[in-house]
Amino acid sequence: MAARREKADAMRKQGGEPFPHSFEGVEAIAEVLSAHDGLADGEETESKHRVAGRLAARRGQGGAAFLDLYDRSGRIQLLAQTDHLGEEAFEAVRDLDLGDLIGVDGTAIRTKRGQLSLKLDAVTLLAKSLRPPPDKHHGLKDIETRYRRRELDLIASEDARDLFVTRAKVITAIRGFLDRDGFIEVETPVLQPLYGGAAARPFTTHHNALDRNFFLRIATELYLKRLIVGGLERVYELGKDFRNEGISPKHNPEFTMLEWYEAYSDYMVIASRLEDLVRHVAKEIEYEGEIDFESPWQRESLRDSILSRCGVDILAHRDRDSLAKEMEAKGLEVPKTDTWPQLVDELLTKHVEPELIQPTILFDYPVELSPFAKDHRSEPGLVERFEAYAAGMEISNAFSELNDPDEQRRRFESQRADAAAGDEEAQPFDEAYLRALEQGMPPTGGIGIGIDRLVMLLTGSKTIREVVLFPAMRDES
RNA sequence: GGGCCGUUAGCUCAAUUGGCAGAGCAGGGGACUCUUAAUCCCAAGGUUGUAGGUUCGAUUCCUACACGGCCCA
Repeated sequence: MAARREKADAMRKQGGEPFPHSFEGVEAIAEVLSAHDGLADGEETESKHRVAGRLAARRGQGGAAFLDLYDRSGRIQLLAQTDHLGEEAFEAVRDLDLGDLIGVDGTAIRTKRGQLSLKLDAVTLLAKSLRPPPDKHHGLKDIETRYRRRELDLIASEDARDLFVTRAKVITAIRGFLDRDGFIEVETPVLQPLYGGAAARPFTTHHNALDRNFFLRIATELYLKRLIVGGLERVYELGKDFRNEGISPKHNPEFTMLEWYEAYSDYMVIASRLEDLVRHVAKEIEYEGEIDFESPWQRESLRDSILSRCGVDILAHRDRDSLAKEMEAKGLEVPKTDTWPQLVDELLTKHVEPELIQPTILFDYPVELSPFAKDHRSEPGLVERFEAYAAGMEISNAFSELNDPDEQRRRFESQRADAAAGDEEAQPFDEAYLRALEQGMPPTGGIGIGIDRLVMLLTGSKTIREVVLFPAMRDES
């Protein structure tokens, strides 16, 4: 590092600038490569190109040196010859360090060994790299460093760069799909006077001028449905939610969520659109993994999904003790939990979710688990809700939205009782939301999709930290 | 929260039973005008995560802590 600093200082003393302002007229390296695809070995052209990027490798230092330069699009070999460049410029090339950002002007040739290269006419240092790059062929393997210093990971790993490009394509494809279907993208408050729309503990923060606390949103659901009341009919929001909970391979405290709501539809319409959306996205990113998004997704009721795997009929045992007894009878471990929904969640999470590798929609949930879903049109005690799973992971949660304000009020009251009994994830009572429902909300279907998990699924990533650029970490020691 | 594993040079990794802490790459000096994990020669690079303990002697054994990973709750 000291040597690199000295080179930068020496350059300044000689009137040079190790950090110039710009370098205009750059071509993507991939374009240069494809423009000379057919060039024969040993053949030279008159074709001039200007490219810029980071220096990755260097070979030879006599009268000729080969350098590898890469940008976002690709990697190209540079040939520096003292005869052609002149002594001074060649010395400048010798002074470059791996990791330096440079701009070059060169002439396209193919070497005798068949490598398309730019024969250098001029080289400009665009930014001196004062710190050494990771190992040029082992890359950066330390997981902790890859997450804490993602820029190093991106410098060292084309796979890492590709993954985040894919993530961007996923998001672009989602927007394209929903926009074409007549949805409008909206932005609702991140700072909310009252949080809601999911079972989670919030972050709190303080607004000085108003002298009051705000919550960082845990979901966009309730505001988006107020827009449905307002007549926007088809809305979506793609943005960050925040949940003040543990960190795990599937959980980051801030994460990206897509929610959409459409008037005059229900959860089955939503299920079809979800399949179409994911199929569209997989196609756009040219997905070639193990998951089959093309065929119709498997569909099972929640009750059947548990019954077939555990032999326990949750609907035949609608209270905590009865279900616990039945689980025991089937030889299943019964956690020390207080409520029936927690036992159902245990069965689902432990015994069903890990089995759902190919995309599967589980539908018709107990009302106790779903304070914003509409009662089932034919099954008492159930609501019209589904969750979509793939690769053993929940990726989506949707319902026919509860639009009866009086029923919604009863659900909030029941949540209030749960909260009083110590449930920290119970929904707070939201009078502003009820007032909106009293204005009249059309029958509506809505959904939330975890974008980080969808990207995990589409890129075969095992942890959310692989698909979030800067995952949450403890302070370094 | 519990259990197990890891933490050694800028990066990737070694180090026998507790006995002088090593290599490759990167960086420094030198040779080399078709190399592509370039090659060759020379020199340098370390508070072994932190704090204690045991010992004549600790990267190695013990304890605590920090960070990370995996599993469990």
